[in-house]
Amino acid sequence: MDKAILKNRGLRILKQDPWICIVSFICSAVSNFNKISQNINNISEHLGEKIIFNDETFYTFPKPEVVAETSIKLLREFGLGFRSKYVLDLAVRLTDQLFNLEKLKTFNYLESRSLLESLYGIGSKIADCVLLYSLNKTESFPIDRWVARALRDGYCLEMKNSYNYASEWARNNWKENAGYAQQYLFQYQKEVNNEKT
DNA sequence: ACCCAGGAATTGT
DNA sequence: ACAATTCATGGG
Repeated sequence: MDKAILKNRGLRILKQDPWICIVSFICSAVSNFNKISQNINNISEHLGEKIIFNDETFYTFPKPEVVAETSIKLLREFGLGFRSKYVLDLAVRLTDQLFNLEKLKTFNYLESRSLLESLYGIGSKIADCVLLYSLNKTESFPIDRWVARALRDGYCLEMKNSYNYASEWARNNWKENAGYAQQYLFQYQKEVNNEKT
């Protein structure tokens, strides 16, 4: 952690809109950055509203109600693949008010995570991302491949398949700043990897 | 053809 | 309840 902070001191944590955030991270499953942004751009360009600002064209991200009226087939054309069914299911739930993302901000970390994980296609990692990047839960510690490697190399923490053990360890160790710790470890590990290739 | 990418659901113990 | 297996997909 010392090395990680020295390299990138000043990292901040996004405070995204929960709906955009959760769709983005559903798209992130077994994917990569370029593809994820393509997915989000495709959804916006085809379903969002056009905005012209300084002669530049932008598109808003569509509300859940709009996405709920589409189809798995269309979302697949946007490149979401097997994640399409998860996004459509979520959009319908939000539209029918069977689930309220904003309300999760009022619950504590464990309650909020448990509710997120009840959604189709949302497991521990994506739930932690949504909690950290859009629901103000700074103790959340999302563990992806890179963070797992950082924990292994820097802290001899072999998590293997035990996501819960490692994430609880991180929350106990860094408390309400575990999210910031994750940011530093992730960024550091990515840079280590880039130097190797 | 092979490998990887910001995992989750399902199926065993 | 955990742990192992299957699912799933476009890009490099």
